Amino acid sequence: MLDIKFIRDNAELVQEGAKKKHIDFDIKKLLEVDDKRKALSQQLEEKRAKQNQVNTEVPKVDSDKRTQLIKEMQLLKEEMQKLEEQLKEVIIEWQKLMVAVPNIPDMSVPEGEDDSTNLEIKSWPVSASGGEKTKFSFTPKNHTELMLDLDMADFDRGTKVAGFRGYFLKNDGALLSYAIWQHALNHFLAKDFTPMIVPSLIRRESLIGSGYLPQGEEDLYRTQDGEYLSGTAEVATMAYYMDEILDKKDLPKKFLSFSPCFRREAGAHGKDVKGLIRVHEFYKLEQVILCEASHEESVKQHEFLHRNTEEFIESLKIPYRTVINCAGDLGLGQVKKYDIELWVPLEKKYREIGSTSYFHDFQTRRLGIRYKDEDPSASSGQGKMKFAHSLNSTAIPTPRILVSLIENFQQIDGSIIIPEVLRPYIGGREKISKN
RNA sequence: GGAAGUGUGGCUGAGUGGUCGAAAGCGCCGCUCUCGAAAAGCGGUAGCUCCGCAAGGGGCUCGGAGGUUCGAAUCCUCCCACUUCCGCCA
Repeated sequence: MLDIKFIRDNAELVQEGAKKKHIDFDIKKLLEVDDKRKALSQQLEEKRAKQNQVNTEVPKVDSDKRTQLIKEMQLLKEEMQKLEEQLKEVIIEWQKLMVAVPNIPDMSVPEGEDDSTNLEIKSWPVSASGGEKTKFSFTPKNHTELMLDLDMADFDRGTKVAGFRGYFLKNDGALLSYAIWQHALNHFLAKDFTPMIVPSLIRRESLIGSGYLPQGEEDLYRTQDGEYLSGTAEVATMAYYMDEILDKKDLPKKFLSFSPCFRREAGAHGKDVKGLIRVHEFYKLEQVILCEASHEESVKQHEFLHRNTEEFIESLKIPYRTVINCAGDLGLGQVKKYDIELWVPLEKKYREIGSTSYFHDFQTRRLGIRYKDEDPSASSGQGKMKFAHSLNSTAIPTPRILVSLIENFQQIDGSIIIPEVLRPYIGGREKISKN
């Protein structure tokens, strides 16, 4: 959510931002509704002032006078009730529009409609012709085939038990996942993150707060009690401080949150139906930061978060590239987003495994996460309340990361070389093979 | 699932129809005292919002949403969360 005052003062900018994101939003409509809202509430406030004034007199005057005043107030009350009804309707419309106002993309975000125009800014490892990719002297297999051959996963029984897109990880498939989590914990916690295991079964409010609802209803599973299954630990982690006032000296707060994640993948029915790329249920370590309300700080933390993820992938030695997402590929609240994409040898292209975005105060305004800022110009020591800034970044999604790992490190005999950094967590073994 | 209770400012906690945006304490900020600190004393200290250049003034907020009333933190209804007891399950 943006500040209505900011929207009023920068209507054109907000409208252009929506256009750049290819989001259909009519700012004029919002301003009209806001004019109505302001006019009605002013009228109402005048009447309330009158009422309050009389209210203090009532107990002080004699009974004749009191009867007369009460009669007057009865009339005033009727007028107020009419105004209140009108105002209520306007506010409902106003709120509906307000939560739909997209945040403004950063200047550095390229134009474009969808992920096809995302802009590559880096590829790794570096070679003369750009990013170096994995080379094979044989025809590589896909991860599904490799995992089945090595008894690392079971998709048939996955769908039998769990339905479409269901899967089991077993043997080295399971162990490799644990190893990745362990390595990831060590990697990220070295940078002063607070480790968290957060709820996936969460209330609607939390999802509205992070900006996933109301517009993303069809992507989420909902229980018969009205809770939702979260698609990312970001939501619970962000909502952790909902309606709280933080101490400025504790900022930035950095969290590494783990949770199961659930996605309906509505509208993705034909896509990636085999294997572990697109599943309904997975696990993810997520980085979340709450920081001071300054653009510079957001940018700094954004680079920091993304670089963390890059370093993690580099430690696994999987070829990747980083892209800046174009405006059309940004979510409602995102100001700027980097995707990290890993090399998929069979498809001969990079595929996204995670992203890092910042939001300014879009999320924290909805969630009510504030801190008291010191005002250097005031000697009184009184600070202003500010909404914190928020950022988040995929640290590591499992099992999706297994796909790249297995396909890139497969050998001609169907075995898989285990990245060195993972070996301590998987019995010191160098490879996964049939025997 | 059943029963009872609780939800008030940064925190603890008083307040059961008008004088309550709210006692008191803690914390925090400023000042006095001190070489300095502690202690003590004095003063200040909620947020949001509207009008205004400002000074200042108005409105809203006591878990949330409704209702009763001229008037609600206080009474009523529903919801949410927490606590305790019972039951059930791990």
